[in-house]
Amino acid sequence: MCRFKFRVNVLQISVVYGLRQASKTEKNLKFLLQKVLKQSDVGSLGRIVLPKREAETHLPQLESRDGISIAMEDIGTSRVWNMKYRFWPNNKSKMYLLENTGDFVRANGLQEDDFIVIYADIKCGKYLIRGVKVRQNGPKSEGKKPAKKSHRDLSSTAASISSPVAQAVR
DNA sequence: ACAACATGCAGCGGC
DNA sequence: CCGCTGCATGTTGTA
Repeated sequence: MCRFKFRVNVLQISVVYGLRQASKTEKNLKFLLQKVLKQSDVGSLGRIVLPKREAETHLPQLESRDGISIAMEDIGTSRVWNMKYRFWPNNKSKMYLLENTGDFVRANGLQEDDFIVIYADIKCGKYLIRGVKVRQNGPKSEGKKPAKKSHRDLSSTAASISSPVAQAVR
């Protein structure tokens, strides 16, 4: 039961944002996971490494390393990308990844240090993905969220939303 | 010491 | 020959 660590950071603000938006549209979005993108995630490989624990907890169980195909609706553009969720064997463990992410990354102009958030639409049983840019000094600040790369200095704020998943699930 | 993960890179297939 | 696929290896953070 101690499997949940309180990995609190500012990026979770996006969860609240997502839920508000969900209320407005009467769609129920459940936060699944997020990933700060590395160079290898936004490069030409077109694949994004997903955090293991969150993936195993919130995404479908994978029977084989070939994984499954997942339709991901881009929250920003409403476009739907057909991605693949799979894993690789790695040491005695597994590495989880999302493939065919190249178009999504390019369409959103995502770069290193930007991040993605993945939600599940409870109502439709769909998956949704959102790319969030974190430009602090880009040519044009296109950041959708004012979230900056802070450390863990929002403990008090975070405390009030300490369990976004629990809130999302009700 | 161990687990997660960012990236290197070999092998293979398409051009 | 070049790019992609799939794993291996090095690095970094956690216990």
